[in-house]
Amino acid sequence: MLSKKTKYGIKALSYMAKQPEHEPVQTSEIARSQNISQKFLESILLELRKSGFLGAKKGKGGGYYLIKEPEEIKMTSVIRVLEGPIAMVPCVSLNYYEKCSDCPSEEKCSVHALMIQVRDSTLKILGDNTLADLAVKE
Amino acid sequence: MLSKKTKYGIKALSYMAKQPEHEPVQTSEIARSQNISQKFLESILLELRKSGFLGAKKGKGGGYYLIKEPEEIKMTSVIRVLEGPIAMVPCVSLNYYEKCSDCPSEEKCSVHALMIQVRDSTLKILGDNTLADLAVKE
DNA sequence: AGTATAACCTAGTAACCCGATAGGGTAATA
DNA sequence: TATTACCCTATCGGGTTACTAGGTTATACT
Repeated sequence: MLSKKTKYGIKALSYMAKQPEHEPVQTSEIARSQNISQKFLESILLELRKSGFLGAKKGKGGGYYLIKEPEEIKMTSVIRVLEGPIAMVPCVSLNYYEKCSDCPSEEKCSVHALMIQVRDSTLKILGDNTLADLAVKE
Repeated sequence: MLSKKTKYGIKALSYMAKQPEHEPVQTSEIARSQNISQKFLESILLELRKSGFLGAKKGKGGGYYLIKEPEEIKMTSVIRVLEGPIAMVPCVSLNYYEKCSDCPSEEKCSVHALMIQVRDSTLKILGDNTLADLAVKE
């Protein structure tokens, strides 16, 4: 299940991608238009800035803005930052791998093989979609 | 993320699928061989029995056994029972649908469209795999 | 200079879920 | 009749989630 945090983050990024000329957008404006708690959104956008997706400008007329072009932002990278692993099981995660405490052998694990298939198909979808693909919606 | 419950459940089902002639297997045996807490496993197998996947036989030589053929058990149905929704967001779930409290329109939601794609690709994988496919492992 | 604006930072919290454990009850079999 | 193994309830620590409160710092406008 996708957390609200990730969901809100994607929606906010998508909103910003629609702004002409990378103009800064205030947290309050995004919160209002997307029905998100402003304080909660603040912490999410801050995290996205620290991860290199957004730039910020303080003071009047300030706000957050996209640093890169929407076409260059894959959904895999966004989700990995906000949500963490994409895989359904740590033992098949590429970026957050962790060995199972049970399971003597991964090759012989029935769950393992299945979840690799799921991971790959999900990765394909999220890797093919960029922020630009999402932002056409509205 | 897949819960341990689901993971253990699948492993247990997979173990039972390998038994010749649908013979009953004791909870203790599965727990031992798969490194699962026996009491925890008990509750999982109980749930699987109530959902119609397993039958149970009490007394000496008893245990749990598969009711249907492994080829007939799709992984979608197993996961839906143990884990719940397969979709990453309730608003794209087929079996556990729930409207988002934010989001005035689903058609216009950027997350919605993306998650439908993810759901469909996952559903394809999990629908094509049956318990028989998993049980060849080991 | 002064004030409004908006990002930034630090905490904290209520609610919830997960994995596991404990302890016993009940039904079927040898 | 004793044993085996399923069945049920209850609880509990630990962790995460979603969200709130309140203050600080940087920028812009007058």
